[in-house]
Amino acid sequence: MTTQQNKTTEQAIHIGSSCACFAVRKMTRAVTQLYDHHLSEAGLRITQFTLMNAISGFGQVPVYVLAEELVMDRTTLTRNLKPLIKAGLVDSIPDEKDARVRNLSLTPEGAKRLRTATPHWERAQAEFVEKVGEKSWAEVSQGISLIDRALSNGPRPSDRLIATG
Amino acid sequence: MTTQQNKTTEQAIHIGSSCACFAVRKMTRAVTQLYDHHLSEAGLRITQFTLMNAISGFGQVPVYVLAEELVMDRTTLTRNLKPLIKAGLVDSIPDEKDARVRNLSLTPEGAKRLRTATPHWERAQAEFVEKVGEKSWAEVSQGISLIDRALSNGPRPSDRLIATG
DNA sequence: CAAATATAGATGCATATACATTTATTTCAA
DNA sequence: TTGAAATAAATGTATATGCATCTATATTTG
Repeated sequence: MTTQQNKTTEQAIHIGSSCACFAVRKMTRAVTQLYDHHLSEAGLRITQFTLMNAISGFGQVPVYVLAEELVMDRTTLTRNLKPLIKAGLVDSIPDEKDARVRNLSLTPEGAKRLRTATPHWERAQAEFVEKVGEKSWAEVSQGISLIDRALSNGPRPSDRLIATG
Repeated sequence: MTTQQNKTTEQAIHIGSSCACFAVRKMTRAVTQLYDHHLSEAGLRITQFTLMNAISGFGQVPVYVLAEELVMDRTTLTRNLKPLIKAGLVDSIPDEKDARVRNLSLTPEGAKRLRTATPHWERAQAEFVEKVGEKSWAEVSQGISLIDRALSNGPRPSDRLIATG
């Protein structure tokens, strides 16, 4: 049994160091914390900043479109929106044409908060790029795009826009 | 105000496509789903598989050591262990020397489940590497290691081991 | 047009994540 | 040796994530 036990242990260690999912999750924890620490000064998390920034970019956008754009489960998006709506930063208004749809937009207070938070995001991004190195990040960033394309089941809306242009 | 509005919108779009944290979080969602879909056949999630695999590698390990090893907040680890302990896959035994410490180990059932799940992990990993490309993943993997080192506040235990050898 | 199907959003459930704090214990220093 | 400081784990609180399912509405089909 000793041999069997040793083999199992070695296999375990091997998986730990090679598992792609563990690697990306671990990295994401570290990156998220860096951004969250900066944005906490503005009372937002990076996930919330991302959401508000995307909504701001659209001006007005249905939940399902935003979910597609962010490659996020619709139900996840619904939940993530809840604290922002409750805090009065985001409005969720029923669509006039389609009663199933709700359109999201920033409230004036939401737009203000986004402006206040942006310098903190910039500092987080700057610290990240400074620590990792601009060149290294550019390479990893390309790799991430590649992974996104490899794992998605078809072109995203944004990709279509680019492909069309 | 129209000019101001347009400027804000363009800035919003720019942040969305360049934010390192959004990029890594989006990728992690996709990768996690791939692994989770495979491992669901064994009744585990990739996070649980990772935990059990690490515990198996140690044989017996205190919570705080495992947290360091996985670069995970101790409280996060405590919570993630709860369903595994409840399911009888992991044992949490008080240390004999230090009453504050709890040592984790796989139960026989846990070891069995880990063995059952491993082929599913292998299929997930194989599908990932096949889709992304072995060479591309090797490059991204190096980049991830680089980011880990850049964001950590010092060498991890495993790094020390390698550096010593 | 009415029934079947599809879509948008919300909810129930379960887990993942981390900060602030609490509790128990150990270590260290006066 | 005792009292302060440090450490390990757990808990309170809040958000992040996604599957299965439900409800309401819209679209398609017979």
